[in-house]
Amino acid sequence: MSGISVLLVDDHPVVRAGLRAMLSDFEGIDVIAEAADGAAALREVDRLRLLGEPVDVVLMDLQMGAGMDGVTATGKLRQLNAPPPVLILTTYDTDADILAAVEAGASGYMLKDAPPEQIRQAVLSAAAGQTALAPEVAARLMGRIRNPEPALSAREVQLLELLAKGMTNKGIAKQLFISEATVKTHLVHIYTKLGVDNRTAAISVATKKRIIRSAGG
Amino acid sequence: MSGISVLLVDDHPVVRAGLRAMLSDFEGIDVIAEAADGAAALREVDRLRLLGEPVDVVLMDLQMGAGMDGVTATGKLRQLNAPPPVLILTTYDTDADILAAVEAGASGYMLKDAPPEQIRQAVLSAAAGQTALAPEVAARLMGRIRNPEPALSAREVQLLELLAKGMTNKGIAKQLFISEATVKTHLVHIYTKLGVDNRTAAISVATKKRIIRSAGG
DNA sequence: CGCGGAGTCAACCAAATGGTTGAGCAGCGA
DNA sequence: TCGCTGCTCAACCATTTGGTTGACTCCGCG
Repeated sequence: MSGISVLLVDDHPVVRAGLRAMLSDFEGIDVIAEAADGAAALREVDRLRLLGEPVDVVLMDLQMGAGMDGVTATGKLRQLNAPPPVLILTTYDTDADILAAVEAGASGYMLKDAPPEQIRQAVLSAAAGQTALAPEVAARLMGRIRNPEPALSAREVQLLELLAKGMTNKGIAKQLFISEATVKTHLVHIYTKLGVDNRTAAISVATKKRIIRSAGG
Repeated sequence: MSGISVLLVDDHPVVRAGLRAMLSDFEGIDVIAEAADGAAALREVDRLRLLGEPVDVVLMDLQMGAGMDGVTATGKLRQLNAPPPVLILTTYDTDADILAAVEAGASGYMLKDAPPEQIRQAVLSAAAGQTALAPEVAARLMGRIRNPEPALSAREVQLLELLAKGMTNKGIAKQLFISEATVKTHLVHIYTKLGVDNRTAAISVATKKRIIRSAGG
């Protein structure tokens, strides 16, 4: 009752158990429920509200094997009224992941290899309505702002991701509900910003700069 | 003393805590040490032997952020005399990962999203000197034997690597001292074997199958 | 020795991609 | 309100890539 109530969302039982064990060591933080994917998370938030035990913070993974992914779930959660803050806890710190999460309305972004104390602080911040970024993530965002060179727009990063999956211009156009012409326009901008002149080189540079994740993960 | 002594090797504190919590629920299994990467694992095994508390089973992740990766560590462990069985516990079940682990001498391969009971059984099997494969992994191996994929030749892999760097056919031709025509011939073979029809998709698939390393490394 | 696979190359055509110019629209901050 | 930026689209052309066919060499294996 007195503590911050947390809902864990991760498809790995091992990770859920780890977070539960880790957070249970801290005063004032109570893990009151778990969910294995985004859809289950939405159900849990709903169920707990009806029980009069609303969730204070949702701790959410991004990559969710089979079910609804973390970004989608975050977006849907934020559409509730008085939505709980969503703290992303994931493995990767690429621009694509970070931007997508922030855009969806996440109030924090932490990495799984973070020390327990850092995760605790992030949960407290989120519960207090503040944002909490892992130092690595914060550094990336700062660099993004400071750096006059790259600064790809969110839309461009989105295209880059589809590019890296091996999709053709036509496929990308269809997927994003825009014309091939627009896809080409975006690509030209991407090439210019990355200093390359074809799609494979763009993928290579973007992967190296951790703007996107490689296919392997 | 009565239980099976386990060494956890994983670079994520969260996962180590989860495994520790999960395994501590089981009778007869004792987590006696942890390591954050392969090199630390080797040191731990050594140290515990000197203390007269040898490790019965090593529970090892494959992807280890910075330090020595799991395959390498497994190989080195197997070179000890009376080596402890190594049970791989990882996120991905790609052919390349599985084959590399088995080749390195792992005595089991489990996935992190496995239910606790399955992990327990695997630890017991490994301790008893038997092999333990997750059902998904076993299925993959069976399928592979029944339906072997055409292997890429060394030359084709070499091309693939240059492809992934973003080079054009002309550039690749120059680099390898062959004609563009030859490059195209190789590419067609690569596409056929990978089941794709353009270079970016080839890179995507090859990265996913770990035939090549992604640019990010 | 002959067979087959791997690697090399050429010629040709279809399709995708790259590059350029120009332009309309929405949102945002000065 | 104006100007800027980002997103959208079109038309056009050059270049690259994809796909096919056929052919030559080298090399290991039965």
